[in-house]
Amino acid sequence: MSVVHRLGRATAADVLAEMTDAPSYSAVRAMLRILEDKGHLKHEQDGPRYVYSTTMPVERAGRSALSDVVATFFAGSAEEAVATLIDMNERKLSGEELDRLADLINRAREEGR
Amino acid sequence: MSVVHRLGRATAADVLAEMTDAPSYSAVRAMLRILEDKGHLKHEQDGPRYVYSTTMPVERAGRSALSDVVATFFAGSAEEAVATLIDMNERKLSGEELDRLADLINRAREEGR
DNA sequence: ACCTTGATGCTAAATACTTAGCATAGTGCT
DNA sequence: AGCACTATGCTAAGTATTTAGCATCAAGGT
Repeated sequence: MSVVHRLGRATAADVLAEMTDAPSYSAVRAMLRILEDKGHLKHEQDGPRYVYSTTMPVERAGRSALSDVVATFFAGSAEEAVATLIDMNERKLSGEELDRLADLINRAREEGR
Repeated sequence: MSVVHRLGRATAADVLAEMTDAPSYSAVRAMLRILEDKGHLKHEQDGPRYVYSTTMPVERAGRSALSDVVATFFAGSAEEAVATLIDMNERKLSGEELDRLADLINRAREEGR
């Protein structure tokens, strides 16, 4: 699921290639079929191959995943999670990105009044 | 794993009680044993019962989980993930929390120079 | 048209997870 | 000490996932 979300669209071979601790090609194909049976994936045909994509849009799945992570690892505190994300990425976040985030926080503060 | 991380310490019964779509009590006990075999959990005895806890500290696991979510659902952009977290929690984040986050961002900006 | 390549469909078997349920043992109450 | 309660140890069976491998078919190059 992660791989398909990450790539957006993926064949069995793509999924296999993207996995660390990859199982066999057979296992990947079987798993994709199973995930489709369960309604988490769908596929379309592209020439001879199946191209899988997720049933749930990545935005929705991302929110759901964040919500789970906050609940599981940050005792429900979104603040803690944001603080950790910023801390983890101090080196990577550009000045512009930080500006935009500062704006976002200001706007949230306005809303809260 | 999620339940044990969330609770910090948990018995088989605790885990069962916390699960939505809970499997049987037997399955939970078996799973805890398996996760311990695989090194993800450890247990100590408390009177007649086992109390499980995770092998990896919750802070480390949380960072790792955030990093996965950012890679999987936000195309590697921590900024997007932070923006989504703030958006999802606009109602819940207090003025104080937002102040602290603004500080954090300012400090990250200083560092970046 | 023919061959090669790479994909799916299928099947059968190995491995892993889930389940139920009973024997046993520790705790706490009386 | 005896009893009820709850938890683990264990085992056997059911279900699900993983695996290998072969037949078949589409695509692309010659």
